[in-house]
Amino acid sequence: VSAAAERGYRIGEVAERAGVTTRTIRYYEERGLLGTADRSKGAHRLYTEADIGRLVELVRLRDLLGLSLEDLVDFADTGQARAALRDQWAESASDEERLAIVEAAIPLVERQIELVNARRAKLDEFAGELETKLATLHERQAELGTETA
Amino acid sequence: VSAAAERGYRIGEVAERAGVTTRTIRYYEERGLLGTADRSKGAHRLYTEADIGRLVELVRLRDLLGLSLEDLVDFADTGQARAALRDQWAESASDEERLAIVEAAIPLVERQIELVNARRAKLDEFAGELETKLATLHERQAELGTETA
DNA sequence: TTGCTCCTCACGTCACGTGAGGTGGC
DNA sequence: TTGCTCCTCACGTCACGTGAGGTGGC
Repeated sequence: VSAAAERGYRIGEVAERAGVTTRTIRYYEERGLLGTADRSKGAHRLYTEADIGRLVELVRLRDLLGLSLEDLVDFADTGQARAALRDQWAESASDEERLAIVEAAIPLVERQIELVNARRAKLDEFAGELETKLATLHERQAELGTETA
Repeated sequence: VSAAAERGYRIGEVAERAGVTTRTIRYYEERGLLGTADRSKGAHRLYTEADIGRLVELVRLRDLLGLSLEDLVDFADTGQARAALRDQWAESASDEERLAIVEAAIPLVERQIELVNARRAKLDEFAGELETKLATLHERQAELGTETA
């Protein structure tokens, strides 16, 4: 962790690490998905490791599950809960507060798992059909090849 | 197969069966992904079963793999080759032509399989991480629960 | 003939992309 | 001080959504 990291990551580095553009980050902030990054007005945005983790998670849900930004807002609560978990775990929270955070996060993670599994089932089905198609094509190739050869 | 099916399917039925809107179908036609449906100018579009199969395939590639319409154009050749396969197999083609169609389709199907498998690998990884997260949350819940109970 | 579905513009929207012109930080 | 990266508009684009007003087919 460099001295720069101590002050926070700049938007360009965050974008690169998350595999998005700076425009995307600013747009997500605009839409309330990332929260206003730490900064004095008009100055450069600065991000923490937790912010990056949150963004990476959003991008994954977007790309792998095809969720809209509106959909992501729902799951953003998970990220927020877990960001709070990471950031404030050792700090101000009481055990009751910590338990509440954990118990709020569990059903959201479970929902994510269900969505991912539904996607996997569809992809498995698609993969199976493609393999069948390929086998059929190879059969026909063999038939025609022997006839014309 | 009804009498209506003999004359061809209308755009509304095609849209419903493919899980898209009529606007999407017209837009794909506009962008050259579906070919101009059989019809006299300005009249109603009519589609065949092969047209529907092709559209369903495009929608799947779009939704499950997140491909842009520009990406889909590349794979559209696959669909065209296989549509030709289905439509013209018993008709005018010679064995040489049939073999050429089959051998052109094979590498495209193989590319689709690769893309689907890459997606599956990413989803599997994501699923694994989510399960780990859930397990961690359950552990913390147990720790905090016993302390506060 | 009456509905229902279809037709073609054409403007709106979502999720950014892409400069234009200007300012901040190592 | 010089670059490089950042900043805020603001218009453009992709993939459609959504009416407006009109016509075709069972």
